[in-house]
Amino acid sequence: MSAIKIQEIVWQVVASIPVGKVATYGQIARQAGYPGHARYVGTLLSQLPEDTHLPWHRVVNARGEISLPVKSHSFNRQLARLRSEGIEMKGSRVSLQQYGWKP
DNA sequence: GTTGTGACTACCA
DNA sequence: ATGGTAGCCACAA
Repeated sequence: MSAIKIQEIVWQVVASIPVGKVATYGQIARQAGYPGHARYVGTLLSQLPEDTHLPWHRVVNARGEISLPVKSHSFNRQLARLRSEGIEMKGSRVSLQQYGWKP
């Protein structure tokens, strides 16, 4: 039996990303045990409340970019948080070296 | 049951 | 590098 839902596992994996590191949607899905569900990870993050404590800002797409409209409020907030955590950015893109995240 | 949507990804020109 | 396309799959109507 599996009372646990995908959504809860995804939340747990996102929460496990250490400060100063980032993970991709695909990595999150894979780590959660649901490869191929990258889109759903994005969907879940889009539905998080504003006051969540989940480090959703540490999730970027496979190119290392922030997957949000550049002009949006969320985009600016994610960029600011990544910088404040010491992530090196090239515009809206994360330097590829900070991908080494392992659970 | 079918259809449309999306904070994705890999592949190809 | 850049842009388009096809595959992907949970979810809501």
